[in-house]
Amino acid sequence: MASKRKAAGASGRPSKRVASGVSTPVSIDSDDDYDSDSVDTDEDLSIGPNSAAPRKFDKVVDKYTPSAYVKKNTKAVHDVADSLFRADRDFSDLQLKPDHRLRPLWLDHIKGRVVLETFSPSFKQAQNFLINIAEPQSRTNNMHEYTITAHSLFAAVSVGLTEQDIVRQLELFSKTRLPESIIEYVHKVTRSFGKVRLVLKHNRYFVESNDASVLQMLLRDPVIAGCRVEETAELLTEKATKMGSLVIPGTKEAQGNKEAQARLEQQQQQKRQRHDNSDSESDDEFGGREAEKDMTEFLREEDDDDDEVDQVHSFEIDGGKIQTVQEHCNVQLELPLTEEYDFRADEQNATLDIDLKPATQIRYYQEHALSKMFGNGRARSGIIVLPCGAGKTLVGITAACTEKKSVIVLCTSATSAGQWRAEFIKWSNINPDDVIIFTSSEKGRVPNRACIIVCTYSMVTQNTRRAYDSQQTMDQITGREWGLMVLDEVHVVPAEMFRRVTERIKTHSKLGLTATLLREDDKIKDLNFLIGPKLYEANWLQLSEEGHIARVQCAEVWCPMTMEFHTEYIRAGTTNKRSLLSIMNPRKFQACQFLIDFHERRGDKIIVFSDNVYALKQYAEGLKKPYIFGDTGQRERDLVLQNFQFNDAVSTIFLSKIGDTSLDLPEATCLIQISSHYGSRRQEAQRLGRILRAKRRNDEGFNAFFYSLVSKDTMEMYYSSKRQAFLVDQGYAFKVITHLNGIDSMPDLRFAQQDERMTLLTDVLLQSETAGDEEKIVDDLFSDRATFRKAGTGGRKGAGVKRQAGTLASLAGGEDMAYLEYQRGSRSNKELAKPKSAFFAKEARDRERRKKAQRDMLE
DNA sequence: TAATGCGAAA
DNA sequence: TATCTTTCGCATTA
Repeated sequence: MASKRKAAGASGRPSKRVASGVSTPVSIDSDDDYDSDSVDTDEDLSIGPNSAAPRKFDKVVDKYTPSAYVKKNTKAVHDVADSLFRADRDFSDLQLKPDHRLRPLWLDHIKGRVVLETFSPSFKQAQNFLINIAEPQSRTNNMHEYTITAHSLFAAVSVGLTEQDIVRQLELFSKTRLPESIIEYVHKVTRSFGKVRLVLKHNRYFVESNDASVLQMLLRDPVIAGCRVEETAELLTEKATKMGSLVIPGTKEAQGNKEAQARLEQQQQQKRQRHDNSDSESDDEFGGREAEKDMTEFLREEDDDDDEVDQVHSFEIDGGKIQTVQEHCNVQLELPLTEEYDFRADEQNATLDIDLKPATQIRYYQEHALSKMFGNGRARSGIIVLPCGAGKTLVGITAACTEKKSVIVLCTSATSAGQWRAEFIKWSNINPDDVIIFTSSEKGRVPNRACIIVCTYSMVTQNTRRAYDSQQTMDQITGREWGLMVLDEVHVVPAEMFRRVTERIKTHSKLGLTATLLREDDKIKDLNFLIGPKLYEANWLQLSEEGHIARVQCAEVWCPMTMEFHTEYIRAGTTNKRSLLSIMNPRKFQACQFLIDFHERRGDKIIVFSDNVYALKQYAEGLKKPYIFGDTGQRERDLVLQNFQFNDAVSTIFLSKIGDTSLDLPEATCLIQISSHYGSRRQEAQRLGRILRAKRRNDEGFNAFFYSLVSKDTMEMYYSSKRQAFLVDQGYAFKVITHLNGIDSMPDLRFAQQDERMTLLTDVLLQSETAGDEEKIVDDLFSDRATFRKAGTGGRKGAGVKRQAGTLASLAGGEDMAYLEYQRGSRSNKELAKPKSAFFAKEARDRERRKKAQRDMLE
């Protein structure tokens, strides 16, 4: 009975997206009528790699784990093509269900791979389900590919899906009968989850379980044993802290702690109010409260099942080695440690006086995300993914208001730290004195009472010697227990340095927030053990259809290379030179000019991004627009941004990658990208995020625009497609524009004449030459001064040197290639002949000129 | 308090 | 198929 209800609740929740969004309702017959004998499973469905797979931990998790096996043996055993073909053959061997056309999934039992047809009538439902239980691998136009892994199932279970839910829905969507091997795998994996917990108690970490045998087994593993704090050979055994006595929403069961109960009821009351407020217009069937109740019941039953004995067993592990233990459990043993914080029962740590302001309403998806975190009345660690502008900060703040314990917030920049503090004060009734910023420029003192600390990752992870006062503060931070750690931009955490936060700061729960759970290395999966499973991921397209973020038209503009540029591109030896040539392609410049003109007429606010600083300056100065890059002083930055925001005459600004993260940008409605960082999907998404906040987003027919300018027949084409992958996954469609109508008749079109283009080309060629020689020139010129940073590590002076290079180009006259070649050889001597003071004078003049030009534009 | 050096990230 | 430059924050120095 109960199980039926919980199944319905749990499986129903994801489909709310469908109900309120974009779907075409489709009905598929229930799978029950499939005869389990209709396919001969014995031979076809046996798991190939499994027999050879190393069995380290058979009793806890029987290794199906094709992924683990393949990972270890890929080089030796498989080649990709081979395995693809094998997979294909396997599909064809399986017998299709009669109505397979209605069902969108192909299941590959060899690798736990799932292929989803996007054109299927039940695509949406299937996708919403798959996102919960599997990791997206690739999502192209017609096919999406997912992998079912131990992590992904862990996340699914964490979020409240049961084994039955998973199997039932897989069967429902599958074109073929569900392979036994997959059923078996889901069974084994889900059954072992939640048995072992990582618990922080009185500043010490324990691995805890109700089942002593599981712990004994863990301790037989040398890695785990090595991380143990040896006090006794025995396990510690104590009375279970009454799990049942945790106050559970909607029950009268709370015993023992009246204060906790009172707190709880108050909390529930607020939750309900918020819930009613935010969800009142939509039907409530799948709402957070229902879901929460279901999950709570589900978890309680689980506990009841397991808790025959009311004893828990544990062993202590070295606090510095929790990462090792977690990683090992996750990756090698595939037995992720559960991290849940029973904050209501925690009387050790002081309560923080914080609540959302009464008028504050959170949006339904924020509620959803949080209900996954607090679903069972405890705080489970994990990651919430929301697009930029969708209110990540408020999610973090609401989490803090729910737990009401000391909070530590980590962010990437000092600016963002300030914003977090401001938001806390804006949305909650927290005493501003209790929100302390800890960055290098602002070192608040940590009080002994419960409080909120906002700091930067680098402040906490710093390894070199610290200033005296920051050491003081750090000691206070590491010396105490925190209730909640909020990790903003959590995708940075796997970085070598930043991942240390998880072992340095002792916290009972962790909430990771990000818009783009992406890295170009393969470390993103480390977040599974560093933080926890992905609890919730919003669908960008759905949020924009609902008006929470702006609708965006994306386009890739293909700009043919001019003949001369292409010739040089082919000739160029270094990738550096090549990329500069593609960026500076005159046709691209023209496209940029045209688009800016077009959108300025429409009244758009335009941001142009260029990763390459030389190109940034050339474009911006050529088009007489203000620009900001790393060297730009704070004053000038503010001036430009202010004007962009309030001055109608300034509709376009140019930004280097400074605009990706570290600038608090006013809203824009159009975005043009002329150069970017290789195939970084994160950067692409982050940039797109810059136009999602647009206030006009709810205007009838409003669209924001996102253009990527790409030079044809260059590497840019390749990178561009890579970069778009994430957004395509989110459902964005990139239009390809090969010709901009009216561009040829545009007045004042730059580089329309051959000689202009040649001048540009010589400039570019010289620039790309000097960029590489920079170090040499600098050393030659100023070997007695240590003021210049070495080239290659970049630096604030570096750009100054490049500006010098630009001057050289004009010296060269630029019309004659042969002259250029000659010039290159003799340049250093020529420069050396110049007195240094002249160089600096020139530098200063140059800077003045630039500043003045900017100011003029901003008038 | 502004400039500089350094290490790290993407 | 790996790439490399730009940027940041923190600490120190004058």
